[in-house]
Amino acid sequence: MVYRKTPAAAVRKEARRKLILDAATQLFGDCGYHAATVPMIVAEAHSSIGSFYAHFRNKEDVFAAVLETLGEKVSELIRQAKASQPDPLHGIRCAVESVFLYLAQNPQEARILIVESSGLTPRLEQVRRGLIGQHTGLVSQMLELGPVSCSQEDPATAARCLVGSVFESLYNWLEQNPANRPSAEKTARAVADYNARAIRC
Amino acid sequence: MVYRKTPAAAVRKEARRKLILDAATQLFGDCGYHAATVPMIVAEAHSSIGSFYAHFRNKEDVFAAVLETLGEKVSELIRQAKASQPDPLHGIRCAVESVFLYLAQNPQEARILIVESSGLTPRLEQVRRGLIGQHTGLVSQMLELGPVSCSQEDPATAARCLVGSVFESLYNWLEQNPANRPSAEKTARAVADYNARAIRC
Amino acid sequence: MVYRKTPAAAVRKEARRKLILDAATQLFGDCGYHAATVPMIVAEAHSSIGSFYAHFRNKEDVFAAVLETLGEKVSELIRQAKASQPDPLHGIRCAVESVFLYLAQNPQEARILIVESSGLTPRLEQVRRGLIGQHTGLVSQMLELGPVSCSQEDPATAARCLVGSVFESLYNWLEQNPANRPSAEKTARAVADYNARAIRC
Amino acid sequence: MVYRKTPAAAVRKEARRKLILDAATQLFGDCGYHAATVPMIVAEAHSSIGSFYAHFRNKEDVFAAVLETLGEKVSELIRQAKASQPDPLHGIRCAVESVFLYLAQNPQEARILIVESSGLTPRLEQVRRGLIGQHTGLVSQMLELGPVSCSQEDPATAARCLVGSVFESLYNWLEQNPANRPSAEKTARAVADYNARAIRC
DNA sequence: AATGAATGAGTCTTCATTCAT
DNA sequence: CATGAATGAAGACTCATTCAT
Repeated sequence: MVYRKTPAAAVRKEARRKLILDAATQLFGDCGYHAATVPMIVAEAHSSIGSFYAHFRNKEDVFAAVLETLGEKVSELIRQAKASQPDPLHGIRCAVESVFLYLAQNPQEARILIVESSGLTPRLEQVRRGLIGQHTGLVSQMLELGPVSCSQEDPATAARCLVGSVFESLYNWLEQNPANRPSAEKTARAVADYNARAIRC
Repeated sequence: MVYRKTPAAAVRKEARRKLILDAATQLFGDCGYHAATVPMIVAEAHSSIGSFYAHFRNKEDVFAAVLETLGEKVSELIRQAKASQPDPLHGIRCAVESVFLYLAQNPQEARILIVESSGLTPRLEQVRRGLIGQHTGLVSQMLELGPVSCSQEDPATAARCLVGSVFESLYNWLEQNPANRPSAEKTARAVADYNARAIRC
Repeated sequence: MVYRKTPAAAVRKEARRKLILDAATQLFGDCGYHAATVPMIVAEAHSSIGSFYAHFRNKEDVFAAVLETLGEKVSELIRQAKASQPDPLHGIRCAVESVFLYLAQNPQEARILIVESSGLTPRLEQVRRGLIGQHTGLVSQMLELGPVSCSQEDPATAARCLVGSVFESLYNWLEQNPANRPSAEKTARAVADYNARAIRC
Repeated sequence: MVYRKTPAAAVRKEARRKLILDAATQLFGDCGYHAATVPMIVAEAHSSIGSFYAHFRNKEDVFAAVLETLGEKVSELIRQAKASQPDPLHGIRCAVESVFLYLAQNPQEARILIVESSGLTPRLEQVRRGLIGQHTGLVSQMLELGPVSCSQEDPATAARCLVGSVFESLYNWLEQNPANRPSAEKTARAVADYNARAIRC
């Protein structure tokens, strides 16, 4: 007598997993990888340590999952920008601004992606590398597909510079006192301008 | 009843401090802040735990000292570039290349500055902020002093973008397999080109 | 999604806590606060370091718990003596003797209360103060409720003297060679006599 | 060629020893045995670690020396009281009051004698035992030499009770807020009264 | 499937003591 | 004889992970 897992159970399981993942995202963003403990995460998720280890192999594993989710969101933003703009130069501007604005509005996710994902275990370094690699890859594609005037000798390095400039300026923006920093939009535009000048012929 | 401290002893003490600092730099660069333990550092320095705590209040303290030393080295490189080139645009190119090349040749220091110094304690975050702030400040100065054609609407953001582009491309270069990555010089020049285009009007 | 905590688990948890508390009492009594280490205590309790810190915030915390338990036991003896004797003078004699005899039979607890609880951290000093204060308070009450012939000008100081005399004579008795010291009963009576003379009239 | 140590050198050496001893008394009184570190003591004494170990075998050794000095002071006060009063009952009252007042005015020494000297190493426990034994011995002598009306069945226990009552009431007095505690004289008299009633037939 | 009590390896840090200068 | 840099043993405490219920 083999019972098929009821779909309802699978849904519940997935829901619980998402609960933990969201709590982990929040805590990793607020406290960082080391300071966010498993008990803290499961308390935040109104779950239990046992559940945690039923859904994830270990702490490294959740962080990887969180990171991949974030990376995919950013990749999606870049893809949307690319699709919405026929002109690659505009596509890049649009990508820079939309990623900047999204992360500026989700500072915990920004911190995870920019600040907390470095200097961890080799496996997590690997995950981060893959992520950023995907982003730079997408940017590279836009650079290569651009008109002659935009084509770069070294699109990989250019894409890397672009990503670095977004991350560092975003990090700096997040660190500033919200009361008297420039608006996210203004800063996003300045960053987009900077990179547009760099990639225009 | 009161004896004068022998100068020789003070010299030896300072030498010992430097020994520990160097060992810490190496280990923080290789393993990161958390994985580098105090016993590992003192073993590497051929010193002892007691000595360690005679010279530094705690582990956070050595990391801060290491970080400040590195930050100062980089600041110095930027200042030299600035002084050696009458034209600010050339000064910036020169700064980008010399910092890139220096860190490319000292990968442990590079990792500490770029990868390992984020996401740590508030105090260390503060130290890092100060450091990078100094670098961007120096770059900002060059941008502001430049000819009209180079002047930026938002030099602070531009400087931040520049620093971010150097760090990210350097990080990427360091991660690549030494056997088949482009030469540091070539990549440094590409990064300098990218930023030169961005800041030239 | 929310499961009820099984009562059985709570019972086991409490039992484990008591195990650790008893082991701590024994070791603090034998070795003193500083010499009794956490590993020693958990070994004695057949438990683990992790369990220790699940039940108590830190070493200071167990000592406070031990101290409070002891203080309550002694308070209870005094209350019983008070309740069993209509005449306050007899109540005090009875209290002195029963406390003396109880502690003479539980030398580890006696050492903790008399010897080891002083000169520790501010918090523990506070706990001890509260404890002894409760004992002297109970004695004070008896003194104040006594017949005119017993009433003291300064019952608080009298109570303090009484407690001090019990502790010091008990400490001395415990230090003596068990082979040739007077019986606990005889000494307890002598101490009761001493204090009865002091508070009578 | 054997040189005799110059007397002047011996005097200087003794002076240095006393400097350290005084600093140790102060720090042990303020911080307790464990919290007062050797570096703290020598800093307070304007001396050096090396000197410390030239004069004392170890930390335990200084504490023993401090303790013996204090014990001797108290013994001397008791002897003086005894000598100044022909009537043993008056002698005891006088001893109680003068010891109480002396220690009330030297709270650091009081803390060392009453609070900090318990629960330490076996050797120091031994030293403390000897000290208090001397005090109770002197009191015992007075009790035994007293008129028939004062003679006790058990002078040793009576002496122990007396010493305990002085220490505990003193400890309590020291703990009280100086702003609104009774005067030392008043409390000393109350303690003397208490014990006088106890030893008068 | 969920729970959370139990585990203990691994870190940082303190401080008495030694000894070369 | 004074000095204080150097030593390292020893202890408190954290937290990821396991597993019995």
